[in-house]
Amino acid sequence: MAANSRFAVAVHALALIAWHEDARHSSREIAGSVATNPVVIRRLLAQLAKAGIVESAHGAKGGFRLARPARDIRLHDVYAAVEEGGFFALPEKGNDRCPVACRMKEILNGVFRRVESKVLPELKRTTLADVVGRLPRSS
Amino acid sequence: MAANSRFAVAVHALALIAWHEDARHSSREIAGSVATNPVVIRRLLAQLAKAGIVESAHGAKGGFRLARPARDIRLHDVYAAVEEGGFFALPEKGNDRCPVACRMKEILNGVFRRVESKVLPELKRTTLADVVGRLPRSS
DNA sequence: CCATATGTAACCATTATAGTTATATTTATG
DNA sequence: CATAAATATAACTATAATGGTTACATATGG
Repeated sequence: MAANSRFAVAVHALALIAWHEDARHSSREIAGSVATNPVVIRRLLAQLAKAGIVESAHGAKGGFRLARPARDIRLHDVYAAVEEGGFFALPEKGNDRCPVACRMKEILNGVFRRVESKVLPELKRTTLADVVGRLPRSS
Repeated sequence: MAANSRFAVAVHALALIAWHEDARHSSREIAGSVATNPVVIRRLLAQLAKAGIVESAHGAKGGFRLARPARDIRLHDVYAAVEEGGFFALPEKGNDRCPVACRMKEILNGVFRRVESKVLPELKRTTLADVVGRLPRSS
């Protein structure tokens, strides 16, 4: 699969779980929809569980379900849970003896902060319920 | 260096060029400031040249300079020139026989489009001149 | 002619991610 | 209690993107 589809896969998995909010869903079932391996799903959902977005249960009839209503799960929560850094990479080295390089890190940080300040509200405004609302009825 | 610092390095290189807008700048000089290899700079600036942002000259006294004033180079132009895709990865496969998977691509596309519609104006508003304006005077 | 550039191909190293296999553990149920 | 079904997780491989390096063809000013 393409690199860095973690956020997309996480939303897909959560949408599938929320689609039948009552039942538990196994990693095998979710992997079947996403077309990947169950371990990949478990790894991803482990991060979402750590963030309090889903709950898991061992054993027969186990699986995953939402830890709270879909209406209360913002895409921003999901993004923060599965993607480490921001939208841009900063980690420039730079030559400390160059007056331009010395300031670039700070300048770029400012640019990136301003961009993210536009992105985050949009991801906070959209919830998992909004996503599920665009799916066909679940039966 | 960190993965995907292309945009940051491109802005750094352009700022250095714009700092002394009159002279040409060699990939060796720019690489010295960014702390990387000249070939990496030439590869990146080749993309910016293709986008009409810089011009290059072969031979002695050759090197790079801006193709137009820094005021007219928007960070969005730079981003578009050096970063292929958008901010998120989409390319999910998905099981075609799952009604959720079938809709996810379209739904995620909508989410991503809305997020980008917030980001792009910010990157269009900021120019290379704004970046250079935060550097110390060039002599 | 020669020093100094870019343009680019070719290759290696590194890193991140996905995919896979295997195993320990947990749990519902007959 | 035995069994089937599930998560948790470690360990490994595969793949892809990126950066770094070397090498060489080409162009140009002096």
